[in-house]
Amino acid sequence: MNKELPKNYAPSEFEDRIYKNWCDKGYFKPDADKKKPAFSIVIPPPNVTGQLHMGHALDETLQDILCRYKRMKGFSTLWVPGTDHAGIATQIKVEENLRVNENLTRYDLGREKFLERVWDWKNQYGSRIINQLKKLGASCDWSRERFTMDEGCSRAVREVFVNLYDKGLIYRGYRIINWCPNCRTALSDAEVEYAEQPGAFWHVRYPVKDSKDEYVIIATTRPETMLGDTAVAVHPEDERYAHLVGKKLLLPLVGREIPVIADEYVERDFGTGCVKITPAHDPNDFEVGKRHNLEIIKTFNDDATICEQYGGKYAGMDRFEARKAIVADLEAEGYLVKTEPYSHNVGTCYRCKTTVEPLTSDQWFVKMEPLAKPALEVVKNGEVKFEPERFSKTYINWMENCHDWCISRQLWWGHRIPAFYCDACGEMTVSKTDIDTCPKCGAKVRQEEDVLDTWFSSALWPFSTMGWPDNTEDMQRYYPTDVLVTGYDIIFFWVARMIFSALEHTGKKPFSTVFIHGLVRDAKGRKMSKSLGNGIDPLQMIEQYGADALRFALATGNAPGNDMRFSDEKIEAARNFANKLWNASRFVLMNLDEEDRAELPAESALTIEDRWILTRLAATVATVTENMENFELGVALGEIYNFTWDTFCDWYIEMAKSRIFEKGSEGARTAKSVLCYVLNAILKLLHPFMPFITEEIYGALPGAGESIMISEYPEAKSIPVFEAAAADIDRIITAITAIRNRRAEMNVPPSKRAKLFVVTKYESTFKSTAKILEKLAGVSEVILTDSYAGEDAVAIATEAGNLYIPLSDVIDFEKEKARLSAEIEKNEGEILRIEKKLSNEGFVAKAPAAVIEGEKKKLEKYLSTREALAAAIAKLK
RNA sequence: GGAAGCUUAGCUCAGUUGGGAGAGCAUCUGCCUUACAAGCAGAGGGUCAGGGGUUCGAGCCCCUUAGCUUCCACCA
Repeated sequence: MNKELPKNYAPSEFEDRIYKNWCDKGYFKPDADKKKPAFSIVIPPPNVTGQLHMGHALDETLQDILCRYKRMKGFSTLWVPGTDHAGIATQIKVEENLRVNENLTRYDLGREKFLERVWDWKNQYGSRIINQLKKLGASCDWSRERFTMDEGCSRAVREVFVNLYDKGLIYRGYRIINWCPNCRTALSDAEVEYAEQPGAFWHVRYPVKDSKDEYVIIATTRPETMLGDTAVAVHPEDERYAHLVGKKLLLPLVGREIPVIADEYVERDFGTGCVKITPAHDPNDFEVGKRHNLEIIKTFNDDATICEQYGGKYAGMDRFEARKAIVADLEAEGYLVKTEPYSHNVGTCYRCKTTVEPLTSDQWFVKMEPLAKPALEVVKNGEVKFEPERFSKTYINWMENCHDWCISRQLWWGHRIPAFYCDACGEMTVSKTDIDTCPKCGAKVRQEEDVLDTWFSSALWPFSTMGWPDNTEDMQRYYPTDVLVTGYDIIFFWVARMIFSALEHTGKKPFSTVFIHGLVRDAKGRKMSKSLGNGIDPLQMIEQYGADALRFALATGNAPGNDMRFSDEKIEAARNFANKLWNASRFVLMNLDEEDRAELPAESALTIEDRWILTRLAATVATVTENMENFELGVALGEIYNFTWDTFCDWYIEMAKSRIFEKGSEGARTAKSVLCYVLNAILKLLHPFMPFITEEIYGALPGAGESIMISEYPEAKSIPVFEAAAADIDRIITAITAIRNRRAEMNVPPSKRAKLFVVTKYESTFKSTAKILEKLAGVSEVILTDSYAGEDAVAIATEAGNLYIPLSDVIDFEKEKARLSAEIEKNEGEILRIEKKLSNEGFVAKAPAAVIEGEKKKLEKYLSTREALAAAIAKLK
């Protein structure tokens, strides 16, 4: 006997076992066969100490679908897994842990000891998210697992840093940057998030020096920065203040003299038309300051308290305390003119949400302009394609407007910048390897304290994981990679930086396609977040419904690039589908005898319904394949779902029953073979989406290979197609549906039977179909006829006896005629359009011959279709 | 200020060169019919946000109005 499936679909019973088997067999490793085309993806590395959330689950599911599909399609497929050291995020976590458990700060431990702790932490939690990925079914090549701070990646980072430095594309400078006072580090522009916050607009009087009662009024949202004011600016053409330009003002509370300057930056109509200039703490003011050679007075410490040197009585206060105190003093001393409520955008740290403080500081930068140019080019010319296409606009817009990238972070966890300072001679050396002594004077050197932005190493991921800078086999075979799958939220952080880094260092694009997906939101459409407590744990979903159901729920029902809502209903529907497939397979398997095979029987043995299901299967395979190639994964899955549930389960299996139950007959053998064949194809189509259940069922099918993972994807071409027979069954289905409706309307009990007249050319193969109809439509007698003429009728048995329904109710002649006429009309429209096109001299002159040939062929097709339709209408009469 | 997206059934959403308005869930009606009640067979329910245009034909293309969402920039 054949293997039987357990009665209940219980994914937890087999998912782990199957996954382990895949690993043991080495299926996740790319096929070494050099003749096979290559396909590769690198995983967006999750934070090494993170936990799997729905966003990851979606991202990894999509990648796994692509990889499994390509693998079955005969590609030597490599999916490189790995994790990111996630500088700030990880350091914050470890620091927090240190504070809670030992009441220590990282400074208490010192750099070395602290880093030991982080590594401990990484070793303790680093495999957690990897194991969670495995639960999901991810078919990554785990033997190639990487970490952004492992030896190879670190080497790539140094190589890149030194290369860029040598080319003058990395520089160190005293600039205004975004500073997070909580993380105590600089941030790049991309790492600052803006949020509207209520605030106030304070109007403050700045007296003119050597004048009794002349003054200007400036309006500010940040009075605490006035300690660092070094000028007040007005617009050069503002007549109100023209006479003051060049004069001095007395800075209230401080008493320092500051000049009035004229600069185009000032908007005359905004506020009072006078702006206080604080070059140390505002990006625009910094630029103004540069133009006017203003002094930069930095009044904040690293933790955003007021500094000793310029703070006066406010020294040591937190910036918000200081704001209150300064406003109070301004008011007390009569400088405050008025206070207006005002709402404005405030920048916050993307990691800790603390309000970012712009301040001047010595930092390292990457010069963007020369890097951006080629990176724009490859997207504009289509070498790198975004999917959906609209995201290329997002990318281009950012790339065209980005500022230099601040890459230094005042953290300890990360790639330490490979710059070495010699205090003896003042020389700075940038080196790929650690050095102890100054190459110039031989004195001891000290390494730069700062580390690199996490995204600096992530930017190299597609090639650092392949072994770059060495020209490894992986580099040759799998680089550039094919697809990058990620959310639209990190296009700037990551995608953009990978593209320009790859072009600069490898001379090649990092990937051909960027496949963008949206965010997974909760059932109410809110972002899932820890603070809201509305996160849905994918692992719990896997436990409850199975990984396949989770994957199905994530892959279906959403247009690419759009956000999706995740709800219980969605995953339940997915689980129900798995259950349906499970039961259908169970039915097929429980009726099989040992000699049954999944090979198709001879064509002559196929009945009309066999021909129908095969024809439908061929169409499904074609559509699914096309959509898979176009990244329309949800559409592809929808097709498989409909085919499996509606076409296969609800109709074909029901139709096949009458034959199957005639045990041992030729018809039964044929039916079972076709059932197996179609089920086999369904499993393969579905495998990329639902790998576990398909593997489990596949293993029970007769003649199955050792794993569905290494089986061949179905080819539409190899499935026989019988359009005429398929059309007949479609018609019969229409009839059956109509009869069912009629019976329901008339409350006919199931025991009562009806007669049905069926029009078909396939009398001989239709004999068995008559039995189907008995069951499906309560028909007792099927009369075959070859035309619509005569007394065709459907008989419904009622209590009172047989009730005849004209066949026109089932196959509505008028409706049919109308449908055909509409079809003709449509055809004529197309014919008109093409004829117009072909008679257009401009078109004929310009269009390539092939295009014109194609149009002519189309025209012929439409013309012949029109004839056929006209004939069909004539037949109806 | 710039850009993108969304508006289709009660809810959540699909709808791929312009031609049939769809799915899941919910609701209602019948069914334990020997794979499946996580199921089967049916039913109801939509001026495809409003308006205009192109077309033989528009949910889809163009213009426009309104509402919502998001991203970027940022006037202190």
